[in-house]
Amino acid sequence: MSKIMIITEKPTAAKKIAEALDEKGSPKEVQKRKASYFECSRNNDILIVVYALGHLFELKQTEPGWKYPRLDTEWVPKYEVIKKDKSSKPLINLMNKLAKDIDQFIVATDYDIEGSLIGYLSLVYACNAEPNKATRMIFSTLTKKDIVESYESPSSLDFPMIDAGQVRHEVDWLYGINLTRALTLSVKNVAGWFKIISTGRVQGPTLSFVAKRDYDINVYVPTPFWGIKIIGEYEGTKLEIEFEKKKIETLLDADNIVKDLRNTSATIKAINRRKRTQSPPSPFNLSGLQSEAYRHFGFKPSRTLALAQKLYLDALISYPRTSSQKIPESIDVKQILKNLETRKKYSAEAKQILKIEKLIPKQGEKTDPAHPAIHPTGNKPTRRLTPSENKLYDLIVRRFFALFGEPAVKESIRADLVSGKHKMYLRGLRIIEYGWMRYYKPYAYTKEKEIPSIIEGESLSLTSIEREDKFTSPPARYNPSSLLKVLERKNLGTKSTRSGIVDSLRSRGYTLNDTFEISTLGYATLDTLETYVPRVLSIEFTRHLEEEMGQIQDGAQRREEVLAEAKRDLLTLLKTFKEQEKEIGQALVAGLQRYWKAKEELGPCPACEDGTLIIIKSPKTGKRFVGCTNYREKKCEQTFALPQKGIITPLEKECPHCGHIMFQVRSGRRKWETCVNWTECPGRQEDIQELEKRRKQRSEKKEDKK
DNA sequence: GCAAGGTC
Repeated sequence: MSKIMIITEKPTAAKKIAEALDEKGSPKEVQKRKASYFECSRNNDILIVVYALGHLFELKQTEPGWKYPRLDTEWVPKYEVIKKDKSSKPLINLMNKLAKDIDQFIVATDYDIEGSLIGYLSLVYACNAEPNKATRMIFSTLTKKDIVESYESPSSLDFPMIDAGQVRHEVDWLYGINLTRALTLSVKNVAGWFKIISTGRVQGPTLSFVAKRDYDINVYVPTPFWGIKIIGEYEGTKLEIEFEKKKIETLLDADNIVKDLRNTSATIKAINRRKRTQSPPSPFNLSGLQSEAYRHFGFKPSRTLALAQKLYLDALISYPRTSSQKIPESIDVKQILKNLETRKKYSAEAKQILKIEKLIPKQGEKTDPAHPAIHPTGNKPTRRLTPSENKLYDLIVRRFFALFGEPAVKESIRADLVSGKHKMYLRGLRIIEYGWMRYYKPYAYTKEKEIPSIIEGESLSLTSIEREDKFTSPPARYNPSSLLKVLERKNLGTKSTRSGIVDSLRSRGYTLNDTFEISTLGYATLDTLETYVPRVLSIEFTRHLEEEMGQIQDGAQRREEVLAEAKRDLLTLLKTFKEQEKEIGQALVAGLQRYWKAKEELGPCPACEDGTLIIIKSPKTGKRFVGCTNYREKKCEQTFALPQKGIITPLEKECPHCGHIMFQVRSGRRKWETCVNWTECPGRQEDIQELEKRRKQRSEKKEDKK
């Protein structure tokens, strides 16, 4: 009898592996203070299944000081670097203690670069085990079959993969930490202000994409063009008719067309009908879910990820950080549908789908080595979901339903009309078969457009002809969802990190509001990097790193060589940077000053024409209030009182009650939104009542518990 | 006080 330790990446994986390997299928979960592990028996062996929580170890500089350059690092427990982290210590301590009388170690983390590294570091630094004697379980799904097979035919640790992972961490650390410090300290040394100005392998290109778009919009010159708006009539029904050309280049041409068509009728020359089938959509992977949730609910991708994580922890949906669009056969879709059938909200659709003889879900193209596509588990919620959680859950359930639907069939009709030398079109669209759209209902919509039944040779009168004056428009600004898609397409960041990186542009102050308009600070940072470190702005940096990681995995390069080269390059960069620190600092300070100034403005003054509202600190009383920029010259007397505590950030919206500007107040852990007119606003009375009501409910609940 | 990558 021997004692075997299996190291996994996360608690849910540990549980599944323990259940699959335990002879009775019911492993014992042993609680140890703030951590736990699973114990099972198999073939007279005792299996101890422990879990990490992603990375438990981090890189730390070996030399002290918040300075640059810092080129040497070592692996240390996460809690040594991140003060707030409370979870890594109990897990590392538990592994350390349990490892003392283990005969055999098995790494069973996700089979990818980061997973292999997580396993290796836990093995070496938490368990003090000899990695050459440990083995590796390799599985692609957490099904009993895969787990048992991988347990029975173990491999050795994949050292080239682990090396590649280490290099990824080290290069990102070297560039990210050193350049961020260089930027930040240049400002500190020039102006004495401490404001983190960050960059990195992914942040750099992301900022540069947004800047490129901002630039394209700023230099865009709209050109005029003209359109023709035609309303026709057929047996008393008014019809919108499309002119053959959507864009007419000159005013003269447009006017001539209007003249030609006025008071005429058009003859129907041909009627074209085309049937088109539309297959069901693919199962959700994380980015698909994020993009759909943004479209329908306006949720930022980072919010969708956070909500999905909660649903996953409540066992309502499968693991959300997946890139797979496949529902493998091992998932019992019938059981999931049966469970959903018991829910009033979903029973009708589930019942209908369960009538289908062979339940085969639609599959998408993308795969993931570790997890299937996002799908509901069918479990009933054990608590009341928040409105946002409910929305996201509903979207996931209905998308799952849609996978079993028939293709939708649409028919488009185009009637070709002629009047004199001009051609026009009358278009209609109708849905013949709803198919999967029935199941995905609120989230699948096609505008149907009815047209009367007409036949070739008939004519209809053109009752109104109007010229439309238009301008071409610049490219659209990014939104959180479209920017995330760009990162995905360029293979920058990962499914778990992209949404956070998109948010970081805003939280660092590189962009204003959520419109991805670049701030003066963003421009100054970009300018500096372009001049001194263009490499960190290009996606080539990532491509090069990927290449070298590949070579390490193929055995064509050694980790130490790649690292030495990275350090050498970085050191020359940092040297020139330090020599120019003063100029760099001055440029960044200028951008920062203008950024802060820009931020202080809350919006137009409601009382006068040319003023803007700003936050003013009274020199006499020291109290802050909102006033008009014309207040100081006594041209405008508009003022609003402000709460005296907390950080105030203006919001891009108006109060629904009084129309005044809204802002957010953050005081300690609390934050709330209110309008600038809060002392007078009628809506605030309602808010106060609402707050009172909630407070009462809360205190009642507390009493109930007692 | 910093990166990017896992995870809760």
